[in-house]
Amino acid sequence: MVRTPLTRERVLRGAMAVADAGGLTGLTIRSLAQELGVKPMSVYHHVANKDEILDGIVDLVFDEIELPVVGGEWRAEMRRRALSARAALARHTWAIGLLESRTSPGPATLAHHDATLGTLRAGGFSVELTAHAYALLDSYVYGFALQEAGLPFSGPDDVADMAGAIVEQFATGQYPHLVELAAEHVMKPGYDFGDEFEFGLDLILDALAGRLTTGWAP
Amino acid sequence: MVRTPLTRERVLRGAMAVADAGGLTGLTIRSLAQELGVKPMSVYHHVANKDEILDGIVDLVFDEIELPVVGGEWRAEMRRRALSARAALARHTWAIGLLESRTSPGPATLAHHDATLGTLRAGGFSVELTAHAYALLDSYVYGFALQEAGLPFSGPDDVADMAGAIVEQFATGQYPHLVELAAEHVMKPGYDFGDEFEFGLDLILDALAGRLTTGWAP
DNA sequence: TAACCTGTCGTACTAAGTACGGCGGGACTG
DNA sequence: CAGTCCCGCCGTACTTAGTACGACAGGTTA
Repeated sequence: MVRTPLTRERVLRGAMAVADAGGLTGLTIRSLAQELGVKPMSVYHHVANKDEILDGIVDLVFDEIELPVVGGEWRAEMRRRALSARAALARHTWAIGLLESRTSPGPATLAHHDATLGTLRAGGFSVELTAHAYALLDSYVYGFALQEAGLPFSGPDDVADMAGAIVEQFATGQYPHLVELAAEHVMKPGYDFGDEFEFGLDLILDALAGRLTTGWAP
Repeated sequence: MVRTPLTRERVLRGAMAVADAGGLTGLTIRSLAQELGVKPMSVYHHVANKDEILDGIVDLVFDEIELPVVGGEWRAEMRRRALSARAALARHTWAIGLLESRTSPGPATLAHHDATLGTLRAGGFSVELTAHAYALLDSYVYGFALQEAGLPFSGPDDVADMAGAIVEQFATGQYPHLVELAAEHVMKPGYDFGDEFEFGLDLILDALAGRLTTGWAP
């Protein structure tokens, strides 16, 4: 087997692949080394430690998110960015938990933030409203991804099963509203939690547009 | 020393205290045992394993969130709940990362969800709109807490320092909009990222009220 | 050819989760 | 009141994971 020489790039790509396959707990130096066809200590010639790997793969995830076009129509750009971000975080759910603990953003992360801010500014948002809008949009995207990742199911089929279990388990009336939601909404054929995303996103974008045109001031 | 007998309750409270003090990585069976004045293996007579501890302390966090009053004015109740939830997650930032991986909700978590759903339903929301509103509100709260936890600073003072560092480091123009935001907004005296929370929250609540009164339909 | 550098690896130490079995003191029985 | 028993605590030790340290090989340069 011809062995491509190890590089920082290959280490990070490999780490991402291992995390995608086995989650964060499945990502160990040893499992990563195996993935790369190498012995554990070889990895350390390309990254300082595991933390650097974690920082690196978070940045790889940001690299997968479509950059908004500064100067484009802000609403469409923000919508596209949000959908892309949610998709990336859904592909790499392990990244969500890392967002909390990683405090040194990589170049892709910084570029992403910069393009987003720039798009809002070019769209007519004041500096202050830009800050508000950005915090709001990112909170929604991250939070939605977090909820999606935490759900004990992953597709429309599992959802119905889970909802059925809830209905049965709590039929006694301990959690009536939870049961109602499960029985009358979630178990309906075709329900997909992921569809909730666009409702909230459009609601937020509509409301931001309102704040923008009315020249909202603090 | 009179030693209160160990109980599951004391184990979980102790685990929460250790996590508050040293983060998730600081919470080990050994550190927990020391906190409790006990040897490591004693802990295992009250919980099956560490995962059960993690599930347990997440539920303790939910227990700290004020329950909305079913039948109360939905907007005020949702607002109070959101502020309370954000405060709880800010006190226990380690809980945010756990939300993603813990899939077995405890009683406090279930009660919390049920009361929230009930408040919306009693406030006139259809089952479907309730689902949308709930996903939206929770996403925002969790996401905001996630962002807050990920910030490399924790108070208004640190923020200005950090913003100053950004301005200096990227003065070359690589990330112009990031620099602009830092220089013209974040570094202003009195800025506190936490204040962004209420802007987004009220925007969302306003927009939900609009969807409610116009009898929004899918 | 000899010195050297770069990337790989073997070994081993430390920290952490936890299985297994011992043990002591209070409770319960006769 | 004594014997029995069980519950909760602990000592020991095995496993997995991060990573420090130094050896070694193969190509490169002087």
